Amino acid sequence: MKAFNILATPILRAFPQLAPADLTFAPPPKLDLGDLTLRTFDCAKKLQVAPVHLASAIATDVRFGTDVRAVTPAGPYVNFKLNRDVFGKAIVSEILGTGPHYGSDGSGNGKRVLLEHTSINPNASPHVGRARNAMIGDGLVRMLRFEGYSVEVHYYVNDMGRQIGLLVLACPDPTTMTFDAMLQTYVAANARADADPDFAAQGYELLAKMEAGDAATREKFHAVTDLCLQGQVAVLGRLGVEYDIFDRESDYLRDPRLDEVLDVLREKRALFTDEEDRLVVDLSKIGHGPDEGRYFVLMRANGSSMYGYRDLAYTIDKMDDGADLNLIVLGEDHKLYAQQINLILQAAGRRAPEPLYYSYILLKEGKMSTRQGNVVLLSDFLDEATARARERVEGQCKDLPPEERQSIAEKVAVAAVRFAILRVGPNKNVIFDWESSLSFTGDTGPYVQYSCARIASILRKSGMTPGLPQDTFPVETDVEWALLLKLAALPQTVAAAVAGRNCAPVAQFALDTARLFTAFYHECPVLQAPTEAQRSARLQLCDATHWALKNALGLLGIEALERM
RNA sequence: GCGCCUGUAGCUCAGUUGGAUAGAGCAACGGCCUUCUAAGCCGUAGGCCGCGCGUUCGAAUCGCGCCAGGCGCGCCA
Repeated sequence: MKAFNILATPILRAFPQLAPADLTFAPPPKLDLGDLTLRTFDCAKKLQVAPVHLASAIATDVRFGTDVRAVTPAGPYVNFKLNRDVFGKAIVSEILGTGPHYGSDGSGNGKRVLLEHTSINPNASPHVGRARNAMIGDGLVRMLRFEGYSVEVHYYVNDMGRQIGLLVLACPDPTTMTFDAMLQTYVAANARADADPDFAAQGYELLAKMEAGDAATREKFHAVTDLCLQGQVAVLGRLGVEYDIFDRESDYLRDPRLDEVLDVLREKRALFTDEEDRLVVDLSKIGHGPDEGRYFVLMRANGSSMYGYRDLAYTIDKMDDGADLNLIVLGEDHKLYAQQINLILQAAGRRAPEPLYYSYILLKEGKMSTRQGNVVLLSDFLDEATARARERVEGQCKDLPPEERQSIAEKVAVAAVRFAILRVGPNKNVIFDWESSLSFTGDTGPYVQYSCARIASILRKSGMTPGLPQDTFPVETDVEWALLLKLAALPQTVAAAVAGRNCAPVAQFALDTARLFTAFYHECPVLQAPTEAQRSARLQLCDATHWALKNALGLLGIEALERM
């Protein structure tokens, strides 16, 4: 935030060894200590002096301009009393000047990213647990694009394998199937395979025929998996999740680049055919320590390939794309698997994508399992959430046409799910609970949207023409100042979120900002402000808050609403 | 058994990467709509930061050891 250069510049002049990034300004714990705090720990480490000494040195030796009213050392901290009007105007000017880009540091300019996420089996309607992958991946895509990266989103279509074989077997005529009926078919097929070995064996046969390239079988596989994929993408689309490229697993059955990797494994005596005629990698020969997960099976005895075999070819293909960043979002159950893939590729001098893991969404009864049919479907959840939101919208937006009310309700529902998921750290288990997931009050996406709607309402009624602050910018109250400081923190929040590959800080920012705005809203009249200068400054502050919230919500895939 | 992740208010989660008196929401209790949207606000109450030992000026945060939960560990993907 350039506004703080008024403080940073004289400090950097006095201590030339320091870089701008070393100076971390933060709100003080209480505003009566000062308007802004500098924490000297990082600087002190770099200068090899005690933080307490550095703090007092800054306070006594550095000469700041007249807009810095007081500089008080407090142990390792330096507290500044500022001309809030000047700093406030600088903060708001920067936000309104950058508008839709406010918060971005452009660090991704000119860089390419290949990101794979979701990639669920094309077998049935997705449940909310699977959707966590899509929401995390999509949030990351939005953050990276916001920072200037050119991102290509890939979806790996697992159109092969045992589960799909069984599903195809259970769908005699795919053209008469509906996507909604697929879940029951899938559950039934799995149950039958567990009980009936002949049926399971037929599944493997079908799979072998598919892999051998039998045209009719291939067509049938594609008919079933296309139907599923379209249904899944439609449901995920309701969340606002989109993909650039769909890669079919069945296109990666043969690849000379994989053969080269296998040659290297053979040279290292890490590849062998076991006593039951399977093709297996012994990872202990290429650096895998523990006994667990030592063996990695590539081929079944009948010569059909395992998932890992095809995925190796796919991973090689993705990495050869040469993107600056190659990311993949995976469930925590894939941790060992991803390490194994990484080891194999490393042994051949290749690299694997950077994995981002997330933990499962659990039901009170335990893990969700599509196979067993104990799931909360994403579409059911969105339907229910939309219905609840519509009740509120019907009551509050009577003047709007029905289509618009429906559209608002859908956006509130999306905000509720996406916010609830993205606000918690990815490696935490989440216990799904209908009641709390459908709540629109408190720390929720709809609460943030509501603050946006209130701002939009004020701006509508003001008749203000958007523009930068021209003359005086009075900041009269502590709430206004606290809100300004929070708004100023968006760029560093986004940068930290991107570096940590985690949307949660952005969600927290949106919540903090919405709460601070609401405090301001209750305490400070805008349209009826005491003076014209205050009315103008507060309107600009509303506008700036609006941009910060819109941008933060946008990174989470949530739309800020004008009315709700 | 081994490996990775998690443990913070009754419940769900934050906690600026080791820094000032650990913060929100839900649930509970008491207030606030003639006033820019009450999906809101104010107040009260609620804490052995899983347990123990260490590292240091200083630990919810780092290390070791336990305890509890999640995930994984050869022909699923």
